[in-house]
Formats: sequence, structure tokens, C-alpha cells
Amino acid sequence: MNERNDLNGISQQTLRRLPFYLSYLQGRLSGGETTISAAAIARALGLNEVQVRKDLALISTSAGRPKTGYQLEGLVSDIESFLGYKNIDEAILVGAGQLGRALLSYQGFSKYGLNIVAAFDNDPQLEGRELHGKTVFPLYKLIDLTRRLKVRIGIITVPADQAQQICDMLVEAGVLAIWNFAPVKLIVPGSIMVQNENMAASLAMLSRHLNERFTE
Amino acid sequence: MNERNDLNGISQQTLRRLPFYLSYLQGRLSGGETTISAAAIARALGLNEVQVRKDLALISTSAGRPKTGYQLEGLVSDIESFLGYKNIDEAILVGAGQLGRALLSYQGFSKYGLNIVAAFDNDPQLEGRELHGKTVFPLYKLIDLTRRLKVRIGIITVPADQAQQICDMLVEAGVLAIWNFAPVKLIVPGSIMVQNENMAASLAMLSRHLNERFTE
DNA sequence: TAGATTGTTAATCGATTAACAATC
DNA sequence: TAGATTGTTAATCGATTAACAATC
Repeated sequence: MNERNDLNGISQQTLRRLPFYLSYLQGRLSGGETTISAAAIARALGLNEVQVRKDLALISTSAGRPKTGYQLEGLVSDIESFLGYKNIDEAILVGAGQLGRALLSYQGFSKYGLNIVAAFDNDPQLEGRELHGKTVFPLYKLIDLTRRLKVRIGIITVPADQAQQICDMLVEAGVLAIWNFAPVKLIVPGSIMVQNENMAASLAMLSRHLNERFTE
Repeated sequence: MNERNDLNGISQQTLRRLPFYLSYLQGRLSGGETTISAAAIARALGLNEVQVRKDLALISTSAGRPKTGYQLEGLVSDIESFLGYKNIDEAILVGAGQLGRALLSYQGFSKYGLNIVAAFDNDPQLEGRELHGKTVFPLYKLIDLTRRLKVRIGIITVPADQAQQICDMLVEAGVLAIWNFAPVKLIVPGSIMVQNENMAASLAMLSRHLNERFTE
């Protein structure tokens, strides 16, 4: 499950912190400031100062300057570029059930550089319908259509027991990256990236916190 | 951001693997099998054998037996209990925008032990409306209503710059755990758990994979 | 008994943090 | 210059993996 813990030398951990840096720095920038120190960022986000410097060094194009700190504007731009927010990628979504529809309904992905262009589902009732402005196609059209649209990202929101099968179709259709919401380890060729989204883990964390007294 | 990396002695990493164990084991169980070895689980999920044993030792009530392996049924039950899927917690959601509505529309949370009972938003247009069967209340009713309902989980789906303010209200209303979708470090009293959901990081990962050639 | 499989103790690896030198 | 702040090298810490003893 951890075959690939880094991407161009950047660790998952660093990557997970970047959206927090970005949000905080955007706030400071719109507050009219122009520079910021690693110490200030660390304090605001509850991180270690050195960790902040190391993270920023990995992604920023211009170095910070002693005594002044980092240029806010450049930093914000660097993080946005790094996170891929500046280029839009197209995706198709497979599995127009509850979760799939929830994702289709969320317009906010464009901010993150993602645009879902179509949905697929094997329910004949859904065939041809529009959900949140996106057409639902039958599953047998998946490979052909995805190929023709040259879509590079596939989103899997089908039940766990169908996930691998859908994954195989996506691979055949030529996608290069898969965002997988099923709690299943997907087998893919090495060149294809699978990113698992694990809301179940977050919820488990909350639930355990509430029931802590039972667990000792 | 990492103040609390473990919960009753279990690491975040282990916790993130549990939903994958569960899904795989459920599949084997419904396939009619009764026992399973750590090696088989490790192979199926691409993990290290010892890691699997250590994870299972942390959460299971009965030990595995040499030569036989683990009892599937007991293991599934133990993981479900551990993840809190067996007891339903009630939650309120604040911020009925795109993301908030997407979450409201998702009925699948009940499987994970979560039941969203109401939504709050400061848009007067939404006041009193039903979204996916849940009533949207104005923000000024948040504290009183949450308290009276004795809701223990708050879900934050407002823009980043409002997140802390909503968080403070939730704390005042007596929630014990917060599921935060805004990329903001929330300041809370020590007894309250904040769980950040970071879809932006997943998307960044995918986006970077697609654009890898640009990054060297 | 022999061998498969578990659980544990020790070694390794990577990420975080501390110490410190460089520099504006 | 002095001091704030950066970037880097070394130490620490925790998670993963390897080696191995225990046991059904």
C-alpha cells in the first residue's frame, strides 16, 4: 500500500501540509502583507519551524532571505503551481451512486484543477440522465468514450467488490491516474498512480475519540 | 498539526489500513472462508506480513493461532467495533455550500456510524429549506440547537476564512469532535479532537503525477 | 514429529527536530 | 556591526521490516 511514498522527492507528509500553507499564506497576502517568516507560519499552523523551511525549500523557486523571510506572492504562486491548481485536468467518474453523485455535485474541484466531464454507471435507469450537469453513460461505453476524450483521470466510486474490475477498464481506456474511493487495494501497471481517499479512517478517528472510555 | 498522532496506542497509519483489512476480510468471509493467515492478507493488500500481524494484534480481542491463522468472523467484528461502525454518532454540518450539500446528500455515512441530523448556513435563502431530508437552520441557532440535541460531532464545510469562527461556536455548543474540510489549522481546547479531511492533497498527488515531466 | 504460522525482539529506514553555521 | 532569519548538518524519534523464538 506504500509502494510509492514520494513523488519527485516530496513526501506525502509534506504534500499534505501544502494546502494548509497555501490557505494561510493567501490570507496573509490578502491582508496586505508582502513577506513572512518560517517562524510565523510554524506558529500559525502548529508546526516545527525547520519543517516549514524544509517544506518550502522543496517547492519554492526562490529562496527565503535572512532577516526578511519569504516573499508571500511568490510563495503562494509556487505552491499553487506545485499542487497543480493552475492547470485543469479532466476526469471521468464511475459509479453514480450516493457518493458519486455527491462528488458530481461539488463544483469546487475546479479550484483544485479537476474537471469531471462525464459519469458512468451500469444502472439502466440512469442511462442518459444528467446529474448536476454531467451526463451518465452506460458502462459499456466507458472504454471507448474515455479513450476518445483522452481523459487522464478516473474516479472510482463503485462498491468495493466492483472496484478492481472498473479499475481494469480505466487502465484499458488509457487513464494515467485513478482516484479511488473504495477501500480496496487496486492492482495497476507501474506507470499508473492510484490515490486512495480514506474518509472511513477519518470517521473512525472521530468515533473512537467519542468512545475513548470504552477502549481501555 | 501533528499534536496527536495516536489514539489509544494506535497510530494513524494503522488506523488508515484498517478499512482496507475490513473490506478484504468481509469479501473472504462472504466467500465462505473461516480463517485467514497474515501472509494472505499482506499479499492481497501489498503490505508487510509483520505489519499485518502487529496491526491485528492491536485491535483484535482473540489472538491468531499458529498453523491456522485468524478467525475471519471475529476479526471482521473486532475491526468494525474498533472503527466505531457499530455505534451511530450524530453530527451537525455547518456550511451548506457545494461541499456541504455533497456530504448531506451522501447516505453512506451511516455505514460508518455517522448520522448528520441538521445543517446550518448563514444564507437567508436557505433558511428552513430541506436539503436531502435535512433542515437548514440559520447560524444564530447553531449553539442553542446543537446543545439541546446533545450532538457531539460538528462538520465544518465553510470557506477557510470562516472556519475558526464556526469552530469556536461548535466548541461553545459542546461538540467533542470536529471533522474539518477547510484547509485551516483550528485552535481548540485540548479535550476536543479535530480531524482534517484533505482532498486537496489527494488531488495534488494525481495532478503532479500527470505533469511529472515538467517538474525536473 | 515436522512444518506452518504466530508473536516478539532487534535492526533499519525515513521523517522530524535540534544545533549551528551562513547571510542579509 | 548586531541580530534576525535562513539553510544545512547531526541527533532523535517513530514506523517498518528482518530475524527468530514460540506453538499449534
